[in-house]
Amino acid sequence: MKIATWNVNSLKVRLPQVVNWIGAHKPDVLALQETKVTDENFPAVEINASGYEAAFSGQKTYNGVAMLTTTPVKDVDTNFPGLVTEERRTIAATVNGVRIVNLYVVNGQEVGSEKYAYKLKWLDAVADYLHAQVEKWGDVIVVGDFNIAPEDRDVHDPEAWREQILCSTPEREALQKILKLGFSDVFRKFEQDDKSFSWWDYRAAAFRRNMGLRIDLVLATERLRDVCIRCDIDKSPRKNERPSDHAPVVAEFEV
DNA sequence: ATGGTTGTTAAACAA
Repeated sequence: MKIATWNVNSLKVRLPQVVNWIGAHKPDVLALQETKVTDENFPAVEINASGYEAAFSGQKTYNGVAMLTTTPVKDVDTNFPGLVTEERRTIAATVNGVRIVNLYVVNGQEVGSEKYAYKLKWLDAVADYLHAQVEKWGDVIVVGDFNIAPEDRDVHDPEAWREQILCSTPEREALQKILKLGFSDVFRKFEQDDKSFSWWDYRAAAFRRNMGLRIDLVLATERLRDVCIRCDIDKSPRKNERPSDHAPVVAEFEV
């Protein structure tokens, strides 16, 4: 089972790239973030024409998440307890018997800001939800744009980013709290190139200079971690014309 | 370089 996650930064703009990518890579599940499209305007026809079904939770202008799958989803959650908000940042579903949670974590803007405090509170509520999901389903995969670089090796210039947004200790501790529920960052199960990143700012030719962060993650509970046979970042879509600022992350599980 | 770019939506906000 191949599961991918990709922050597309507008599904409307990126739809041709998404269709092309699923045609080439044929994931069983593609989790999307920042679709920025209402459910009414979701491009289901084009997705279906590619052989995929779609479950989605969107809004106008901001946020929006979706799961594209080759088989029907069951038990879809879009409103997590403790996260009662208009923001469409979460969707969970069961695919082929595997529970998958897709997150678009709050960015937080700047350490110390109101949005930063909200990010930490939001992550706490997500941890509670994930704890309940593990209790309920046993094995769980969590994917998404975490907007947190877990460690310094996930940052192109750790000193420049020291205690900055996406890298601060409280954010990393919030991620650790989630990992302690029994999750592993499956990317680190495998040997990886140094300076492997999943997001590069549009500005300052950051991609060309590989000035990136690894903030898009695939987490799995122990049994699923054990059957994970690869996890890679596909940098190629970041080279497209009008690219998303994020690259897809792909993990394959023998289930 | 206290900058730079992209997306949405109509001058500013979010990332």
